[in-house]
Amino acid sequence: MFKADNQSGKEPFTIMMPPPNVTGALHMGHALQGAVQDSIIRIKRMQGYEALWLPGTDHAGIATQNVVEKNIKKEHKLNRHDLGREKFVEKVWEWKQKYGDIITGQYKKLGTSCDWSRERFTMDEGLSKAVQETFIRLHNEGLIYKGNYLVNWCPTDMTAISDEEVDHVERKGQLWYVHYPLAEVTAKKTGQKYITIATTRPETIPADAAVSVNPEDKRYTDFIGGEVEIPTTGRLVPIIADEYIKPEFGTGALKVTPAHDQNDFDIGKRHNLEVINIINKDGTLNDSAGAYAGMDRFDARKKIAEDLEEEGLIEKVEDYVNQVGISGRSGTIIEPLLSDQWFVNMKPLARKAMDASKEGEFQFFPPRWNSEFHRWMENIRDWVISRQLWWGHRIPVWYFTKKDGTIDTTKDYIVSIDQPETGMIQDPDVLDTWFSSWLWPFSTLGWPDEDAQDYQKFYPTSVLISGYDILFFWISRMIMGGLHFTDKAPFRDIFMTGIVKDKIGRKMSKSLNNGIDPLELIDQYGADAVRYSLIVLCAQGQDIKLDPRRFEMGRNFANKLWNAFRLLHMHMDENVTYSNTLDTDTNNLTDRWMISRIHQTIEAVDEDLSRYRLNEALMKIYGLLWDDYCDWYLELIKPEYGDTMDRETVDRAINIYEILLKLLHPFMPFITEEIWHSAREREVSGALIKAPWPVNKSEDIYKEDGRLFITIQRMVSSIRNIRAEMNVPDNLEISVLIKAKDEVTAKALSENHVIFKKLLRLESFEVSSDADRPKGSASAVVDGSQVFVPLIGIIDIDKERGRIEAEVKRLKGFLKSVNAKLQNEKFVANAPEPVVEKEHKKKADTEVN
RNA sequence: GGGUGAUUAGCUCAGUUGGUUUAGAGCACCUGCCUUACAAGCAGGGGGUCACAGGUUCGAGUCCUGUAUCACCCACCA
Repeated sequence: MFKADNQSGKEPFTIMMPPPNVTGALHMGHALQGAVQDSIIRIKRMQGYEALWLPGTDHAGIATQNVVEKNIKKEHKLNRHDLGREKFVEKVWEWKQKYGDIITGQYKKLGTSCDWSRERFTMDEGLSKAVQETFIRLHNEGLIYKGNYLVNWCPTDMTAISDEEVDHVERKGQLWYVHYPLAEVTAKKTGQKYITIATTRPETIPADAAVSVNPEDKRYTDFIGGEVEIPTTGRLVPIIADEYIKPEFGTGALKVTPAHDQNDFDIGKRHNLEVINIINKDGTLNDSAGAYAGMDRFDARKKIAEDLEEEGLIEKVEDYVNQVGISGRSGTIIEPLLSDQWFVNMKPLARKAMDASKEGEFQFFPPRWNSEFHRWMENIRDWVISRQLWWGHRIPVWYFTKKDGTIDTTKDYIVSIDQPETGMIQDPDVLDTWFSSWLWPFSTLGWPDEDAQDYQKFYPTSVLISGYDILFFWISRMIMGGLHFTDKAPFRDIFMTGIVKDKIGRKMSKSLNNGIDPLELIDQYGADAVRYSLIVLCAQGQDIKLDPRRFEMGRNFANKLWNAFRLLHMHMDENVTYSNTLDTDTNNLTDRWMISRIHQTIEAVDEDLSRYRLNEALMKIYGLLWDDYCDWYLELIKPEYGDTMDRETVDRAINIYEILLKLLHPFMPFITEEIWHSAREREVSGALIKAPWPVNKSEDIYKEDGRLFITIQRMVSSIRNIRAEMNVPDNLEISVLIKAKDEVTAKALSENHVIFKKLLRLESFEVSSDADRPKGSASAVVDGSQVFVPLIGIIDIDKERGRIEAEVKRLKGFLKSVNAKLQNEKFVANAPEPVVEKEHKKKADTEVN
């Protein structure tokens, strides 16, 4: 049904679904973005584009590996090492086959019209080929390199992670002030016995390579060049000067630990310091930590602090709150650890992205993200792409081995997809998940085969819809990757949605247990209602604080839509073939008004949609259906008690209704399609999903009639108001006399007296341009005309006086502001003509008495 | 430390390049209605000095500056 044709002559419109993790279940963010994407793709399909919405899933390296590992531990009491790499990866694939469809199945419940025949997975054959190809290309271009650097190491997942995957959180800790005894010569020179440093991480003391002070710091001038003895090991290290040190912090002296801190690593490089690694990959201390070897890093912290205390080396301990990096995945505190990793040099890629952004090759909606993106590109750092995992794309790099089977480090590696020579072994690491995701917009279409028909037809894609939370992980990398590998921005527009939060504004998360399951909502309210509410709530990338009660709005609206159809259906005759197009040539004021309202709305809706203001568009359609069509149009054409609607009326009403169905279909596909087929006999090819989007053909059609009808609406409302305010009994018929502002109006109102009679319980209805106010009547002013309702014997004079006084006060205030404007010469001189004209009209309509 | 967003009715929020009545919606509230499409509804109503202080303009919820509060993002302060 939704299969896109890469051979069609239609202009393509493409959306790539951000691939959810195979491990995942549909959450509110997916539901929101799914609803938005589906609405857009359905609109484009109706507008005649060759619309492709390509779905898929992401292998999600760490996340999936963790889930499967937990699973085999629970079921078989085994860890992945017990199974071995090959067996384990097999298990993950099994798991993927078994559970990978869950989330796509959930997407289907939302009513998403993806092209499931093109569903992709980030580790399927084609995408793997693209990944290997890009690795090799980047390597050949010198943009991928291997290096031994400090990386963010997660001791739980036992892998390096990228800077973007590290979250910074405030943690309470302590700041220990530790005495470092001075070497004899230095002690003599300075007249001091020790130098005091402040540290939050005493467990790294055995890895200290120096103590550093600021060269400008007078307190320590004599210390520079001296030596100091490291507590716990007694090793002697130099006292150096470096401008990085801030004299005002702590004691102004810093312990330098190049192996376990990024800044210290940099200082170490500048001063050629020894790098002493004392922490293992699992977070325990190694043999270089001496007596503390084998202890966990946090136990060691405690123990070393105690030992220092015992030795009398602690001057004081302060409570201290600092930022620590934790793994976004496991929550474990990150350990900066020295290791061999693969990196991508991002600066050249970012350069291209910034240039393309300046050229306007792609646009963010809302636009503020353009500058956010730019800022990010300017500060880009190299990307650690290797992960010490088993689940993912293997790195296409091969090493020569020595006789014992270990890597021969004296020989260079070879970059290749297949084993270049027998005996060579492949790099054990896999690539970061995002290294496949960043190719998603084109790898899914057959790239690197640039002649692939899908790639030719559907690339570059039209719009990307995503939450801003993955702007830096994914979106910016897709832009860089797209520009680098295909020379094109992978999408023209980027619509950033907000993040769905809970009722009180917290992110939905498993740990808080504040998530709302979209499937439960769908069961409770229906998919259309959920979609409706999500889209109405989704305003211009603003976060959504979600109260489940908001879905009642959608449910009630779907209900209204259904009930409106029931009314028409009651009056439809099975034996009659109704026309299939709306004949706009009509003399009936109500029809003319409704037609003009529809065209106004279509115009406004198209405008809103072109800027991704789906919420505005949908609210306008809501008002059109509920307020205009149901509350006025249907009420007016509805026949009296036992009567039936004449054929012509039904014909027109059903045709108007079907325009509303078309406008609503992209947002509420289920109910609209169902009613569409209940309304008439239709072929499958005549499904609403394939119907053409309504076109706003005639600007300002029946504009004057529309205005007249609105005046009548106001008159009806003010008469109803009088009835209510004056407590006129419901069954009492009243008379209405209208003193129209001029002859033309009088004639027009008089011609449409049936509208008044239909909507008001009237005994008599009179209009003239020169009537007198009847005695004992309530009155109202509407658009320059006066409405009188004689209520002798019923009217409460005091109440009516109060009502009128309030009204007069309101009108006078209004008139005053209008007059102020019109008497202001500058206003008349500067304001555009239509604005001044409007003020004149306001004045004319207000001044009656 | 840098940046972004938010602050509008009791609540949750819309409000487009400044100018259709003196700011809207849904929910909640008040009054009257089980009127054969719909009580998940109909009709009527109350409720806001648009966070605060200045400024620009004929005209500011909307643009500018500053302040306050909240939220988020980025950053190497031991």
